[in-house]
Amino acid sequence: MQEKNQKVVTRFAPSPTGFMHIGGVRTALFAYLYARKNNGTFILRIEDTDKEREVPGSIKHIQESLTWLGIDWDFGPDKHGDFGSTIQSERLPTYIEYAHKLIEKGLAYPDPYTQEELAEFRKKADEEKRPFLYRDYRPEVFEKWDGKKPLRFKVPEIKRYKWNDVVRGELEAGEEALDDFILIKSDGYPTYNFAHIIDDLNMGVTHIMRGDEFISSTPRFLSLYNALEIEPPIFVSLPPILRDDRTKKLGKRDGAKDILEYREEGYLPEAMLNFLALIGWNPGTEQEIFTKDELIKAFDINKIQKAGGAFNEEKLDWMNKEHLRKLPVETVRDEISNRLKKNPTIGENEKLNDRNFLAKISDIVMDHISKWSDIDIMVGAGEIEYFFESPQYDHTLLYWKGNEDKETTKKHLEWVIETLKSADESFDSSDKVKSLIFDYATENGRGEVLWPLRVSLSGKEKSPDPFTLIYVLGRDESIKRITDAIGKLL
RNA sequence: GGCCUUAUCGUCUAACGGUUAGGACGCGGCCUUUUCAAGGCUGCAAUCCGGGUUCGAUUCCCGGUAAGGUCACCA
Repeated sequence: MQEKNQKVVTRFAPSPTGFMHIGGVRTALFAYLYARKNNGTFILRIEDTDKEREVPGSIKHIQESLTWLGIDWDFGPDKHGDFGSTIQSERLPTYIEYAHKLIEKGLAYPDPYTQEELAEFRKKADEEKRPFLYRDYRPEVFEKWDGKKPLRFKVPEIKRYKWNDVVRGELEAGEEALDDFILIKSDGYPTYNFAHIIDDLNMGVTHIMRGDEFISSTPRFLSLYNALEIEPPIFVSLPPILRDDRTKKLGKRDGAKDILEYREEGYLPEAMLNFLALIGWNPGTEQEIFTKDELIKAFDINKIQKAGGAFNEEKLDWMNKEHLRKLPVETVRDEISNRLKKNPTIGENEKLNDRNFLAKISDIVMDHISKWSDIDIMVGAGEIEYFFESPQYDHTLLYWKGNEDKETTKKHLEWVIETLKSADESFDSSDKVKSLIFDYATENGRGEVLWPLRVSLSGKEKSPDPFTLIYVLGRDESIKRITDAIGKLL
């Protein structure tokens, strides 16, 4: 097995076939955490050997996604190593070189069949309800490879393979899993099966972290490691992230979102990392909220889960809220201010340029959101507008419990106005007015006094308490609104 | 169909033969200066089924069942 003192090298090796989603990020995260935990190296390798499926811009997108999340790499598309490029399409000569080594050993040969012929073989196997094995059709005599035909690996030995997986323990698989798979495609590009083994060798990868869908093909990899006389790295098979209903693996076809959409929605990268780390892994303690550095410190591959876990957005929201609360106040104010300024309904309001005002409402807003985009939802629901403009509402809302007692309601509101008027200008920084009003409310019925007062200020059935509203609106605006409310009672 | 893997509250998970099966999200209730939010307290809720091994199984073994993966010139 591996040398004890060998430096840990892990890699994340996506194919540039589109955006990154939750599953890919989680795989990247585990490989990253393990490398950082061990002061090792983390490589971002681009497996772009399928030119048909490649989506332009994917590489940039992947880098942008990882960067947003704070997952930094030591070697990647923008930084070559001693081993050369981390982009597979730029490493073609290496694969060909290894292919020739195998040919020399008599362990690789060109595939003489056409796609149609292979399809026939497969169809036949399917009809006979048995798995298709190419090696049953392996040619007796190998032609010389011209680089035009696909090059296949000749499995040297059909046997059961046993191996160890850090997560799954002892694994083994039968002869059915072994076959003469393709090493180099007819377009000259290597397959994943071949390329990743060569790259991992050349890049010194010590631990392969990847989804458990590769477990079934591990015997094939093992036979190739054998043929090339390579010591296999350590396998760490990660459990799948399931769809919310747990019916299947979360995939792009099942609505798995582009990770950058979470950025647009206003989730914090650290919350995403925290949340994803806890699907398929646990720290062994009851701590749930982690910063990135705390995750690195706590990460332990021996605590990776075997079973798949569902992605639950409600818990993500909760977790994001927890992280939101740890943000410095200035950051929060800036973000809230930016969001509000972009909002079509109140974005133009000049109060948004008032730092003092923003400071006041940001505390309120923070108590109501779990992610930044919730601010827009609050505005849409009319939960913020009344801080900016006098509210429109029906006078019946002013009565506590629908009790249409105009005289009493009016009396209470007038009392509050008088109290506010008697307060000095800097009243909103003291608790004096608050306690006066509160004492009055205690004597005269809290609901009877506080409900109409609050409605007169916000015009809403639900809103922050009247003292907070007075604090934000200021004395004069409050008096004006309460006066308006009294007007409505007539 | 062959091969492989997995299985604890609705969800994320802890417990690596002995616990009243723990925590968290969500949900319900109560409290806190009316309503909402936040906060505090609290409640409901799980070992897939059947056999073994054992004084004792969530835990070990076997068999079912269910789910997932894989059998590509995709990764």
